[in-house]
Amino acid sequence: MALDHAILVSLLEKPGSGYELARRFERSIGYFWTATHQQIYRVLKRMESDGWVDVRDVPQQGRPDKKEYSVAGPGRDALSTWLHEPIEPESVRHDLAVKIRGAAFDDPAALISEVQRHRQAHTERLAHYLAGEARDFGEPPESGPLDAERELQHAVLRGGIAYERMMIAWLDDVLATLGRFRAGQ
Amino acid sequence: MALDHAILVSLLEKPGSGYELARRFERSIGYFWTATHQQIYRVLKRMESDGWVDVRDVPQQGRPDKKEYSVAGPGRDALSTWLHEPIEPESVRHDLAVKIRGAAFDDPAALISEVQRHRQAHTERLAHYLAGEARDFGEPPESGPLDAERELQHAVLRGGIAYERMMIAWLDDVLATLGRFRAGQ
DNA sequence: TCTTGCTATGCAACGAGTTGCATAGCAAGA
DNA sequence: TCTTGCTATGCAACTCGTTGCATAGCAAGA
Repeated sequence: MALDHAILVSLLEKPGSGYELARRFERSIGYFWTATHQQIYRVLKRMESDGWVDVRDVPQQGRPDKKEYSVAGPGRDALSTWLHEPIEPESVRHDLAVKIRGAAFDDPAALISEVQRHRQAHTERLAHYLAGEARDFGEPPESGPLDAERELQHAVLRGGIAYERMMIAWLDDVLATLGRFRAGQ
Repeated sequence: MALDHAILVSLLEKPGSGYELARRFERSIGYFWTATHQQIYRVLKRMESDGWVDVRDVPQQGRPDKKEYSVAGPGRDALSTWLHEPIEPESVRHDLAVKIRGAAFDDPAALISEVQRHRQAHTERLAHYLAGEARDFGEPPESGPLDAERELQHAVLRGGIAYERMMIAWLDDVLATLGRFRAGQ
C-alpha cells in the first residue's frame, strides 16, 4: 500500500489539494508512480480520518475552492516506520513482452508498428524528463549545504531517464528481431 | 487483463497444469510477468468455461493427478485479437523510488542497507537470466529456418537482462548519492 | 445565451490482485 | 509412526485499482 506513502512524500515536499496531487502524479511523480484522482481522493479521505493529514479549506478566486492537505505528526510517523521496513524488489509486468512472445503464434511483422508506437512514447517521456532535469537541476545549487530533498529527487529522475534510455535501446533490439521475420520465413 | 493473454501464450509454448504455469511464472515468464497460483487457477477456470482452453485429466504416478490445459480455437482467436489491438505503454510503480524521495524527510543514510539489498537482488536476477541465456540460447540453432518462438523469447530475455543491468547501475548511482549524506550534512 | 474547457471533488460498481486457509496424494527420513 | 516437504487444486475474504458517471464554480468565446 505504497500509494499512501507516495502521497505523504509528495505532501511533505509541498502541501496541496487532491487535484494538485493528481497533476503531480501525471508529471514529476509520474516517473515512479501513477494514480488517478479517484484513488487519491479516497486515500486522502482515509488518511484524514486516521489523523495522518490535516485539511484546510482554501478559498480561491476565479476558480472553485480547494482543500489543502498537509502531513500531520502521525502521518510523518507512519512514513518513517515504512521507510525503515524492508520492501521486496517489485515484480514486473510488461504487456508488451507478452505480445512479443505471443507474436510467434501470430504474425511477428504485424507487431512492428505497435513496437514503434511504444518506442515513440518512450522517446517522448525521455525528452520530457531531460527537459525537467535541465530546468530543475541544470545549474548547481547556491553552494549551500547538501540539499537532501533536491539531490534525492534528482537521483530518482536519473532513474527515470536511465529506464527510458534502456527501453528505447531494447525496443530497437526488438524491432531488429521482428524485422528479420518480415522478409524471411 | 493481460494475465489471460500471458497464460495463453505460455500454454501455446507448452500445454501444462495450473501448478506448472505457476512455476513458469516464477521462472522464465517471471522476467516480464508475475502471478500467484490463485490467480492462475481462477483464470484457467474462467477460460475453460468460456471455451478458450481444453482440459485433459492426466494421471501421474508418484504424485497427484493433474489437469493439463491447452489452448482451444476461441482462445487462439482471443489472443490474436488482443495482439492486433494497441496497448498503452505501461505505467511504472517503484516503491523504492518513493522511499528514496521520502528519505529526504527522514535519515538518508538509513536507506543505504535497503538499497544494497535491492542491488543484491537485482544482481542475482541478472545472474539467473544470464545463466538461462547461456543455457537456452548459447549455441545457434541448427541452421534451419528462422524460429520465431525462439528468437522472440530471446529478445524478451535480453530485455530482462537490460533491465537488471540498468537497475544495478542506477542503484550504484543512488548509493553514491546517499553516501554523500553519511559524512556530510 | 450556449457551449467548451479547466478546476475541483466525489459516488458506485466492477475487476484485478493478495493473503490466509484448507485439502489431498505421495515420498523420504527421523 | 510422525513429521517434513513437494506436488496439485481450490475457497473466501479482503484490498487495491479502474471506469463511468455526477456535480459544481468560473472563464472565454461563438
